[in-house]
Amino acid sequence: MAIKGTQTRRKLGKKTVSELVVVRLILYRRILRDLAFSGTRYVFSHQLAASADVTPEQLRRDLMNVRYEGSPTRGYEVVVLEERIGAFLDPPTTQAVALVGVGNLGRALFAYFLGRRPLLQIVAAFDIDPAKVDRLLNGCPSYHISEAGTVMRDKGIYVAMIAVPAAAAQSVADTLVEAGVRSLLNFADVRLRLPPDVYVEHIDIGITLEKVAFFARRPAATKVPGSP
Amino acid sequence: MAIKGTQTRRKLGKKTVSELVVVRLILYRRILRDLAFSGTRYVFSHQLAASADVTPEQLRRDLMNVRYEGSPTRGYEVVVLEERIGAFLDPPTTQAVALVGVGNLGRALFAYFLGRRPLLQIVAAFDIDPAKVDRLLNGCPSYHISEAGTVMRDKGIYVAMIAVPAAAAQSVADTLVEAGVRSLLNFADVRLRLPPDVYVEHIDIGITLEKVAFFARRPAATKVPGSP
DNA sequence: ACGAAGCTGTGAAACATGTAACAGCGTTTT
DNA sequence: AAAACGCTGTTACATGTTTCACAGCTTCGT
Repeated sequence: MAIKGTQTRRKLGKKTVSELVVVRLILYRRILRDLAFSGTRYVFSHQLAASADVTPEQLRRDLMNVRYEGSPTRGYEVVVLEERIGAFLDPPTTQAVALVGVGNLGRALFAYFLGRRPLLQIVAAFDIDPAKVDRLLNGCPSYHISEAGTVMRDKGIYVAMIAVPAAAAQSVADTLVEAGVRSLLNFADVRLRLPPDVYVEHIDIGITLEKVAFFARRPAATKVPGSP
Repeated sequence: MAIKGTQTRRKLGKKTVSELVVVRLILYRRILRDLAFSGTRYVFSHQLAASADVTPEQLRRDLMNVRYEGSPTRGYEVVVLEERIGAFLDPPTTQAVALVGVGNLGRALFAYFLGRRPLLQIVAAFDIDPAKVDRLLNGCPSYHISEAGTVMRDKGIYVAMIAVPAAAAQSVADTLVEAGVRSLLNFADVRLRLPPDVYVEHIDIGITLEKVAFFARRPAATKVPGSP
C-alpha cells in the first residue's frame, strides 16, 4: 500500500489528518510565504486555491484542520494564516536530517538545501566511498556509513534521505532503521521493505517519468470535468 | 487538483485507467523484470504483491486492466505478464525526452538515464547558460533554451523534464508548451500553471521532505489497519 | 436602515479507491 | 473418482476524499 494513496495518518487533538491534506497544507504555506514576501496582506480562498491548483472548497476544507478563521470580507490574513499552518506543521525545534549517498543526486540535494529550510537541516552525510568520507561538504561533516548508528544517536537524527544506487538501498535502509530512524525519503528505484512504524516516502524518478511518458500519448489524456 | 490524487485518466478500449493504477503497473513490471532476470519462471499474486507492498487483491484487480490471465496453480508466467504489461504501458516506438536545466540535478538525471530505459531517451538538453550550450553531454547535444521550438519540433519531442531554479520554471514551461510539449515532469518547487491538455507531474522535493519530517514526529504515525 | 453582494465554514451528497468475499477451476490427495 | 485445496478473476461492500449546496456574517450601496 501507500504508493500514492494515503494510508498514513497522524492524530492531532481529536482528529486525524491524511497525507494528502498535509501535502496541501505545506503547499499553501509556501504560497503564503511568497505572498507575504511580496507584501500582500489579505487573500481570498479562491486566489490561494488558484495558486495551489485546487478548488476553493477544498482549500477551505483543508484549512478547517488549522485553527484559524478568515473574514468573509477580507479573506485570510496572510501572515497569520501562514503562522497558523506553521504551528500545525512545524516541529517544535529544528529537525536534523541525514543524507546517505554523496553522488550526483546527493550533491544536488545539498545545493537544494543551501539557504532555505531553516527548520530542516542536513547535519550529517554518509557514504561508502572512502574518498568522500571524513570531509566537510557545505559545512556538513561526512562519515562512513558504518558510523551511522553512533553519529545519528549522538546528533539526535530521526529523518534520513537515501540517495544511493538501487542495489545498495535496502541495506542502507536496514542500517538506518537499526540506528533509530523514524522516517525516510528514498530516491532509489526500489521499494524498501521496512518495519511498519517507520514512515517511508519514495521519490521514484523512473516510475514518475514512465508515468509522464504514458500520459503524454494520445488519444486524450484528459483532466476530468472541473478545470475551467 | 491533482496534487496526489488522481484526476487524470486515460481511455483504453472502453475502460479508463487511473494514475494510481498506471503507477502500480509500472512498478509491477519493474519487479517482474528483476524476477525474470533472476531466472524465476512463475509468480503468485501474493508474492508479487509483497514485493510491491500492495495487497494481493489489489494486484489482481490492477492486472484486470492488462489482458492476461494467470493459472490458478502456477500463478503468472513472469515473462508473459511482463510483456503484457509492456504492451499496455509502452509507446509503440521509442519516446524522445528533453531535459531543461543542466545543473546539479540535470546531471544527476543524465547519470540516471545512462544504461537503462531504452524506450525513453534524452535526446536534447537545454539551458540558458552559454557555457553549457552547444556541447555534447553524455552524447546528447545541448542547446540554448531559445532554440527549444525548432529543436523539439525537428526531433519530435513531446515529453520534457524541467530541472531549473523555481524562479525560471514557469517561463520555461511556457516556452515548452509553445514548442508543442504534451507532458512535463517538473522538479522545480513551483506549481506550474498550464493549459489543461498538458499533463504535468511535480516532483517537489521540498514538499516531500517536509512531509517526511512531519510524519517522523510522534506520537503515532501509524499505517492503518492492514499491514501484518 | 435595509437589502444586496460576496465571502467563509460546514453538513450532506457524489465520487473514487481499496478491501473483503466468493464462485470457478486446475491439481493434488485420499 | 471424488473431495479438498489453493489460487485466480470478479462482484459486492466499506472507506476515504472531493464536490456541492447552503446558512451565517460583514461590509457596501442605496
